[in-house]
Amino acid sequence: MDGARERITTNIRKGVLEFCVLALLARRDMYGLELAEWLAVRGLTASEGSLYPLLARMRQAGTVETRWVAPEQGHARRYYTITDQGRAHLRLFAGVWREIQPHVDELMAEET
Amino acid sequence: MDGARERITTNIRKGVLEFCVLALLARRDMYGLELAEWLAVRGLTASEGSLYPLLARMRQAGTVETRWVAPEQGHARRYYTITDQGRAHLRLFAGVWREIQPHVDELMAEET
DNA sequence: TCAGAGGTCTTGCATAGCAAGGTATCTTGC
DNA sequence: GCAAGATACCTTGCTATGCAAGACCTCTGA
Repeated sequence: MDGARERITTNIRKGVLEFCVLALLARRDMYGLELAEWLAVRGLTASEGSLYPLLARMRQAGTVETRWVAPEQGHARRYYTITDQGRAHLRLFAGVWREIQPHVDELMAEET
Repeated sequence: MDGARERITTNIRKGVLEFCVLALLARRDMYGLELAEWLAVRGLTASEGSLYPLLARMRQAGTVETRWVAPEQGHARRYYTITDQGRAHLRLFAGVWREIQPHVDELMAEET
């Protein structure tokens, strides 16, 4: 009974996290911790422990590319850019989401 | 590149399947294959291979109860009933969904 | 010099969907 | 009667992936 809410949240995130990252990168390039903060604020991820392995998988899959940027002050950052393949993947994702989400919403509508 | 759509679908389902089953049982009692068909038609599950283990887990967790029903004609069926605990779990689920879903929809809205 | 913040990444674990296959019973057609 | 197929239940083994915890490195400021 303890961590029921956490378990639920974790499982929902499992389905949407990669999509959210791609959608964010479609807006503009971002670096790791920047993504992590944006997502954490909205309850879409819990820690960097999920994000960095995901980003590594995406790089390997070719949906994102990266470059190192050393600012005048502060730490060097690895910036992520979405690729054409990433955009195609995002469209695929959006299609599936549009198929499933209405059914879930309909079932949930009966909940107070 | 091949099964990308399947992978996406699978991961989304992972988050919502249990919730959908609970919501269906909140409407009325159903038996295994009946649930499986309802869900498969709407793309919410792929086969009984996900449903039966899930139902067993739910029974063990106390969110559903079951009884055997032998109809005049045809096969004996195990009917599932949602419990008070299951209803509480469903409300929890609906709460998390309402937190996360708008953020995903917002990100997806920018997709054509 | 040393603490802390800002960065990146790894290890090990637990969860859960799925394909494939297994079993048993009921009905239908010959 | 008996074989075939539909109906119904469930299990095994694989794989993917979020997460907690922790490691490491650099920069800044007291």
